[in-house]
Amino acid sequence: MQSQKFFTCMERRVRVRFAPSPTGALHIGGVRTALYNYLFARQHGGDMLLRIEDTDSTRFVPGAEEYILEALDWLGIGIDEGLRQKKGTKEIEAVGEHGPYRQSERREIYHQYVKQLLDSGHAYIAFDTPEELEAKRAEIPNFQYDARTRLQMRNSLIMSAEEVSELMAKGEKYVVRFKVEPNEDVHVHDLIRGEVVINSNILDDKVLYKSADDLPTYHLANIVDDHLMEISHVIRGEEWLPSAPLHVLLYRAFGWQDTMPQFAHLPLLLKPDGNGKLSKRDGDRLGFPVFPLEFHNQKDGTVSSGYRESGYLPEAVINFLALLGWHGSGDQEMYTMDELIKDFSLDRVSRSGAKFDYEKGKWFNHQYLQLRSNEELAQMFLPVLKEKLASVNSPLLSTLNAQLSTIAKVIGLTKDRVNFVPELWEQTNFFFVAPTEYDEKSLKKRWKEESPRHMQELMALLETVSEDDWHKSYEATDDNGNTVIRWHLDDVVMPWIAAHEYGVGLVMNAFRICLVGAARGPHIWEITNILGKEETLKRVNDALKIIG
RNA sequence: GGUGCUAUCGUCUAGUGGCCUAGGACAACGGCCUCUCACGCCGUAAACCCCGGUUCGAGUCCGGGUAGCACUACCA
Repeated sequence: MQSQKFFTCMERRVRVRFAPSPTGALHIGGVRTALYNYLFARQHGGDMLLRIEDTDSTRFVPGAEEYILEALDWLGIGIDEGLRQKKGTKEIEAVGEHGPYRQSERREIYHQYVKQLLDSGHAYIAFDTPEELEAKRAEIPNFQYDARTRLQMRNSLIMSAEEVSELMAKGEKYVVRFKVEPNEDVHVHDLIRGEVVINSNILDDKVLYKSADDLPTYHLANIVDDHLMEISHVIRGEEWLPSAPLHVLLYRAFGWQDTMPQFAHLPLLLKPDGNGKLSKRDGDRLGFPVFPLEFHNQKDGTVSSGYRESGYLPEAVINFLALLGWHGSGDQEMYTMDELIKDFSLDRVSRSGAKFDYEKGKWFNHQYLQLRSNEELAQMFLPVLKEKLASVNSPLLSTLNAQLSTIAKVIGLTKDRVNFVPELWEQTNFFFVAPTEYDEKSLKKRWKEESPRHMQELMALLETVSEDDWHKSYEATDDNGNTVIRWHLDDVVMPWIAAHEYGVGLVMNAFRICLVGAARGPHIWEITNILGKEETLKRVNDALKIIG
């Protein structure tokens, strides 16, 4: 067992976390990070935590937290500890012994650790205002607040204790900065990239805490929480790799190096065209969602499209995302969540960024759509259908719920040609609404001079078929010995065509145009079967009047 | 500018020194099936960033270039 082997070498329970900021909709790259964390946790029988990192009060967006939890729930990424949706509801619950799980609710906890760092001399208080820092940066190219410059700044390193407490008593805003010791090679062992070494000279004295809003910054809160929550592995995006040495230094300053989590930095999701990180704008520009669910941003009033609303199935999104930057142990491409959990391994995560290939996502959705039952798809299609029928004032609208089995049947005939549920409309509309226009291209190619006469004769012939026989079909064997469905109408129409030497293609395509309005769609007898005798004959009649 | 990471078909990737005449999937193209459009099936085209080195042998190891990306905030 892989998990056993893992435990014997680590001797530590696997606990991972997904820790998003509630600054807007959850980006699809974030979803992948959450997924990999989840897969890793499940594979090792460990815990998946969800923590909200809301230490930047200015960037908070209402509804973002609910959005994140709903998105994970929709995708089937389960949360064991921390914040999650109460089963079957949208209500948020906090579970676990390590709470609170919102950083804004952990202020007192951080106070204690800020003090520890101050007391041990690993941090100091700085009074430089944002304006002063800006001026400094303008004045000195590549200015960095570090060992070389900190003694020229306004901080507790150069002030007396009285001076510092006086300023603080006056209510002057300050920050606490981490005191990075210069010229030390910091080693970070990354599970995906191996050993990464960075010299501490390039690190600046990062702000750990700001008195203005009485909150820590990401770096401090992250390390404290991961430690307190007993996180064993930090699996996060590659954008964090440059600050990983700082985090290592923080663990050391706290004296927590023995229980420091292992790091794994995931490659980034890149734009499909050109270069750079995938962004919200790319989705708008190229016409595909970059968010799991549609999001109405209450802060700036924007609406972003989502995978769910675009007709994606969650299992398709999961499968697609899983394979963007990771590959299985073999050539398998279709993976259920359980199979992913079994086969997942950090060893097989790529090191280079992956361009977001939307076309492949469509293909995955097509595959999973075929796996869903017609009845299920009918339920999903119903809202789309209602909207479409309402727009043409169809009398069918009122009886739609009663027609569910027919809708399912229609979907069964057409689902193999769509990638998304809403596309079903273009493939099935003629079942619900009789054509009023006839596709020009089809007419030019398939509607010949003799077609009206053929249709007249065909109508007369079909008129003789009983209502019962109209819908009859049976199994037959074709020339190659395969079992095929043969319709009663075949036995009526084919001999007639043969006797008059009209040509099967000519007659059938003209017939199809009358029923569908174009040269497309499923097998013709499947169509007549669903339309019924009366509607079929009516459509031919109407067509003759219009295109005659 | 500095630091780090990365580098195989258009895209996602397999490849851990000889199984590589570089494999799979998406997309593209062609064919088959067929009353149509699709689906499906079969097939075609398509890549080791460059230069050195190590080695009997390099896509694979090493060095140097080059390119791309990320980071460089009192944002995460």
